[in-house]
Amino acid sequence: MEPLAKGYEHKAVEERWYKVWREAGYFRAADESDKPPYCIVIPPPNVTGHLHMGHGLTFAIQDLLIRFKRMSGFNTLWLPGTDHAGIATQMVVERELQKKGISRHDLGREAFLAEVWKWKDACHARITEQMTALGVSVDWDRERFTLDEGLSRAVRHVFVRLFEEGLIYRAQRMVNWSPGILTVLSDLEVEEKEIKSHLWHIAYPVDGSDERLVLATTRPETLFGDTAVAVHPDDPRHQHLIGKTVSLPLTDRHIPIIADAVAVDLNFGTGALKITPGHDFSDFETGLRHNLPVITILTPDAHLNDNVPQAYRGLERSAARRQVIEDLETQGYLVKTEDYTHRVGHCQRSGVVVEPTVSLQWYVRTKPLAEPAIAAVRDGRTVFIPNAWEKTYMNWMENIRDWCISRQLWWGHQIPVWYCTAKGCDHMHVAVEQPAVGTACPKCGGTGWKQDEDVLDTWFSSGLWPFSTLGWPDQTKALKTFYPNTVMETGFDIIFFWVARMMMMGLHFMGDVPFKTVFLHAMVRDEKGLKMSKTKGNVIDPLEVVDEVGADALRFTLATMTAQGRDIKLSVDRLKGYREFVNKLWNASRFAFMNLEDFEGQVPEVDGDLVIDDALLSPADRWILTRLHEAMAECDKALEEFRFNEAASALYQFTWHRFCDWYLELAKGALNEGGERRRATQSVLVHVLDNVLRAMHPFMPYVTEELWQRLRPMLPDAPDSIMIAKYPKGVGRRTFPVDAAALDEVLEVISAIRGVRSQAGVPPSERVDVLVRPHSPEVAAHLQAHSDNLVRLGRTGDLVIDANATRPAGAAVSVGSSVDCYVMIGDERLAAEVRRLEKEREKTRKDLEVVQRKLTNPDFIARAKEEVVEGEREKEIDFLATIARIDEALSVLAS
RNA sequence: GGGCGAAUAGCUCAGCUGGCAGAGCACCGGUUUUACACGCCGGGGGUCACAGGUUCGAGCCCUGUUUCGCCCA
Repeated sequence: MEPLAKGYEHKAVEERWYKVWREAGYFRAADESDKPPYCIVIPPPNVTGHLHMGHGLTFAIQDLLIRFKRMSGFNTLWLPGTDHAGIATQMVVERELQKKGISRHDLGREAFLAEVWKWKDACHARITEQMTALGVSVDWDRERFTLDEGLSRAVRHVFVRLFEEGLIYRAQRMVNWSPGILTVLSDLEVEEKEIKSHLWHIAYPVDGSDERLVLATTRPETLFGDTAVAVHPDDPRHQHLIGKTVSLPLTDRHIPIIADAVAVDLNFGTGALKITPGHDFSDFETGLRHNLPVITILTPDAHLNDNVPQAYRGLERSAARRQVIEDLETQGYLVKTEDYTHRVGHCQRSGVVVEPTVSLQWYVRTKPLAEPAIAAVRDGRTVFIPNAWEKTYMNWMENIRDWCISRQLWWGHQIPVWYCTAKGCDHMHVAVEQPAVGTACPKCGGTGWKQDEDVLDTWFSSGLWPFSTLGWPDQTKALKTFYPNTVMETGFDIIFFWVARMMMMGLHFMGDVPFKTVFLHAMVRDEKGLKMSKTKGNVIDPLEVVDEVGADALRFTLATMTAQGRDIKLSVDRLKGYREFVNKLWNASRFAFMNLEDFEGQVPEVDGDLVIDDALLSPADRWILTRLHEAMAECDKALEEFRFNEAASALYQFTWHRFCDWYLELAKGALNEGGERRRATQSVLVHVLDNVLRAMHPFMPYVTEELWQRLRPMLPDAPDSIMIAKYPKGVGRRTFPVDAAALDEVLEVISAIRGVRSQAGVPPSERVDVLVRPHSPEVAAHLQAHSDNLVRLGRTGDLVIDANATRPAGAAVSVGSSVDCYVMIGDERLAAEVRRLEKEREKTRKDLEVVQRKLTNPDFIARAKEEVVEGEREKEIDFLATIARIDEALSVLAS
């Protein structure tokens, strides 16, 4: 076998494996299986978007779960797909066409949609490539797109059924209109932003008197749509005006002064309010209460229309505002202008200020759908992780408002409603398929039909994703096996948009929750905690990262940073740090392979345990096997509980600080011994490395596969790929806790010797003699068994272990709990030694103080748990002895 | 205005049921010891935001305060 390269080169390795895995069919799920099902449907990325770090995170976590579960014996389905993203995609394509001076209306609906499909195909190819680079083990054969024929059919079925059940209706209402993209939006697509503006005080002359009623408004330009002025019924300032009329400035209209306790806040502004039912949500409500006419004064693209005086027609709304203010001022109606900051709704996609407008739209009646969705979470049929999000979900669900689902777009699912075209007939045909030619209108007998021009909100189809992707409305085997899905893994920012709606739709149409667990990951930010954005230029592109440090390093980094409930602040330094970890793993393996060249056959394993004559297992072997299985158990448990960072950290600590720092160093001695000891050590190396690689595989699929393939010939019953090998569980494995603890003592002595050397300034190249005084015969035996390691790793000259040793002249002293070490550093270095000892004494004295404070407290003795008190007593004895020995050493040094 | 969350080393953050404050990075000193300088060895660094309370014992539980972030109106 070719020796491994000196350092890990991710590019060469990553290129190789994805294709192998995919072609071998490892990504595929079975429709039916004896294995328990485990299913995640991917949160479908916008088909026109590029993948950002948020996708990197979501895919890293999902692939981690899927690979973990696949290796743990589940029939795993990770179903990929993309979302047509109505508004976003249509905007992008329109913008592209704009560059060529073409509008979508120039092309017409059909030709425009053909353009979008072309665009979609190109983007889709790029997304696929990006996902592949990250190493995602999705079942590509089942890939879906929200506009696929099957999914479209599901959407139509859902629409028709909800309509028939009275849960979808059409109504004339105040809606959020985006003049930027010329469609209505749902409440969720409107983003409130603080805007520094003004409060204009305008005087409306009261008819039949000299009085003027002053009101305050943030939107003077909508004055042309005013149909009343409201005051508070209990306001003494205005009571006498109620029922009179005012003349509306800049117009020749007269409008009533009404009293309304709901709309008017006595303490706000002047206590008087202009009522514009055509362009304000609360005014619309007020209008309904008082039967006021609704005047629309704006065109769809927010220019003043023909319902305003001639002079103002055609002005864009902000120009109109300036003009109105100017005219009010010159004509003496403007009383004052105050600075005022208020919140204004903006279109999430186009960024323009949303225009409240009255219009006829389709709605979903949400209350009846929300109730089961609330109950399901309350009963724990669906669980949120981190749990705190449950409150957010509940709060929204309990205060849910009807959902406006029609959009004035072309790209999307056209609403399956056909209107009778006969004049004066208002019949609607609501059906999954369009009416056949010649179908007569049951109301008027006409045979002309025209489909509703609008499409449905993208989230309407996304809400069906957990079952529409599995074939619904057909009762497929896949649907039976994988619904409910096991986990929904996504960002908290789409709890309302998506999670909530999947819950409602899933419960309504499938009669069961769409998924058992919702895991919500944090937002990825830059290293300063700022949101990544193109305009800020702080975007870390996942693909560039993959190129630079490798997919494995990126994925491991993300996993270590997913502590529950916190934002992820990602920095290039972090990524590089974990690239070094990948390299460390590579080099540890490289060392192992260099020492396995003469290894023949396979390691003896039974049920995951290494089976070797115990006599051949050295204390170091027992130690590493014990720590290994502890780490495996910890990792497995953490993954089960979605504590990815803890799982990653358990593996990191074990691999670097147990296996590399200690075991490999200890193994060097044993490997050099040759014979049975060498053979046993080789077996342990293979066994540990195999476990580590398998445990690490879901985090870093590429490097682990590359290394594991080289290990595979030495493993009994190894499958063809690490992807389908068993995930190490740790529990039930054979461990040696007593031996492991004994070796920890030895390691402590090595560290003590190194510490003394380093602080006394002994260069690493200089070997110094060491005399060790063990405090017990057991410790003496352990040390004796490891004297070669003590010599090698402590870089000592002569090493003597003697229970009766006393400090020789010229020796530094390290006082430990199980041994005292005398390190022959020479007289000239003893000054440094005195300082070191004094520091150590001070530290121990402080520890002692804390312990004694507890032990002299009678309440502590009386009330604390017995084992705690006992522990403190032992510590006291220990500390006292340590101080005594340091004092002894210090007094000798002083003389 | 209502709700939620956060505050721990220079930075970014862990710290599960209360029992000796941790990691990674950064920093300082030493070092090419035959897997790795993307390395190795050693070291310094903390009023756990503040004020009370519960407890034998609080980073952790309770109350209040301050600052910051997010969501909703």
